[in-house]
Amino acid sequence: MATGRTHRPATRSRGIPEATVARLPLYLRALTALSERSVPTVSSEELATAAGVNSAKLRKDFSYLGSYGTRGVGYDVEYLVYQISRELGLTQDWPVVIVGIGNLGAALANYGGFASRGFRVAALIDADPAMAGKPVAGLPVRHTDELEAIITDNGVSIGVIATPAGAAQQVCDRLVEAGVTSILNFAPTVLSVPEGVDVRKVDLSIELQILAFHEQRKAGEDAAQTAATPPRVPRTTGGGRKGPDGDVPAVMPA
Amino acid sequence: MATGRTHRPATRSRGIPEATVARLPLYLRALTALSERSVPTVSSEELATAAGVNSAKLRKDFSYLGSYGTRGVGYDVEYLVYQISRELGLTQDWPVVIVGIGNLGAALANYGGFASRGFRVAALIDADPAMAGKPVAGLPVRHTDELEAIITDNGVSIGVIATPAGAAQQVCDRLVEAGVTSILNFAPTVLSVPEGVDVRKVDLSIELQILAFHEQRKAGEDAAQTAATPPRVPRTTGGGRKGPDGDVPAVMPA
DNA sequence: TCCTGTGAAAACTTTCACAGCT
DNA sequence: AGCTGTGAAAGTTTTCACAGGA
Repeated sequence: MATGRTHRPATRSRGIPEATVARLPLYLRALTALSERSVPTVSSEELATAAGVNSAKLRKDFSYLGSYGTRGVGYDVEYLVYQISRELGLTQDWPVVIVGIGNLGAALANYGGFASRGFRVAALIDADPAMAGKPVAGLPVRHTDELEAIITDNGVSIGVIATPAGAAQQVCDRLVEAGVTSILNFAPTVLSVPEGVDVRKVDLSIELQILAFHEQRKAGEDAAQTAATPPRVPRTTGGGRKGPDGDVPAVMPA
Repeated sequence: MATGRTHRPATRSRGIPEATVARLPLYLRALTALSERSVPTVSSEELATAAGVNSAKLRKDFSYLGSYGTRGVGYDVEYLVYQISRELGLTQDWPVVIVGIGNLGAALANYGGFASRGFRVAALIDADPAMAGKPVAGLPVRHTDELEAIITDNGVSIGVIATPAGAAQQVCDRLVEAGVTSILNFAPTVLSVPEGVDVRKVDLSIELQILAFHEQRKAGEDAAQTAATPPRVPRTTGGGRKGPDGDVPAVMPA
């Protein structure tokens, strides 16, 4: 899932598996909570439970980072927090811009989880001139015209796209052109980007569809109309998937 | 990533791999776009490009559903749309409730991608009495007190949690108790649920952290201070990860 | 005694490459 | 001639199970 057009041949930097990288933020969150409760050490079993994984996986994950635990005891919470933060690159400051300040963009701007993890919202950008200057989450919304200047002036390398689907590729192109090399895309579109640019995608409706798939199974556990034989239904059931889709995400720039 | 506490031993229903299920919505989106342009057939190569995967993977994925293509020609767009929709359970109507109507909840309520895919927002629920009755996305917000009644009356089996982290588990418990068996969780917390309930998690800051990891690598490609030797840094670098986290997502119920 | 770190096995996923249908 | 469907190979991720340090 998600690392842009560019296939990343075998970059798996310093050998940390992608699956492990994807779990580090989970561990970090659990550790931060322990740290706040001043818990000094934690076992792989406890931490795994708090993070929602199993302990063997957690230990294997940590083994890619180094030997940071103590046998018979567990892991030093503060030390691990530091190591994981460093590994993820969160010990430095990452200025980000959010483009598309609808409901979703505003939600992101207000999201407390960013600031506390090394991300700083450098600017909020929207195409609607009526939005310009309005404060959202304490920052004045800036107009799209200023996009390039904002990127350059702030040394932004990470951009968040929360525009409608139709605008996403164009915004993406401008971000990349201006120097952004990582993009988090909330618009329901496949973005194409040049080699070297990472894209991750969050799609609100995809997750629901996956749930629906499993939910359907639960329901049809007994009197299943979805029997073994693939129905091979009417070839002309067009009935579906038309209508006013447009696929606009939760943005209301007007 | 993410299917709740319950480990799903080998449920992999009718043998469709989880990785494939996760991509079906992607294909569906690309196919819907083609359908709207009245494109009658599409090759695995074309569709793969539109969906952002490679064609071998796509063909393999489709082979789990059945033989729905025609050699030498490709896939019938309408027919495939129907088959995938049916497989995902989108040919039926799924009433969902959204709990926590802050920015994020409102963004979700306004999200067009739901309605067009068989999901119907049955109700918006918030704990703030001041919100009650206010219309959001054309629906009046209802108070948490009514949660159980709403679930029961509408036969809701899918719930979306967009509350602050602190309220999430409690809301989750009430949803499950009332009969919800699938939960999409936007709160940055690990939810614990009984066997048989599916949880999927979307975490806004985790995706950014993964991007930061890769971004860091790009930067340190040459003059890397992150050399081969694991620094084994000062044991007491506590410096990090404290502060006012709270981990509240983008919700402003007040 | 307890709990980490890790080889080795098992499970899953992706990719290759080509037989076979239209 | 073109494109699907799929075995088999390659790669990745998870899980097991236990040696070995504190």
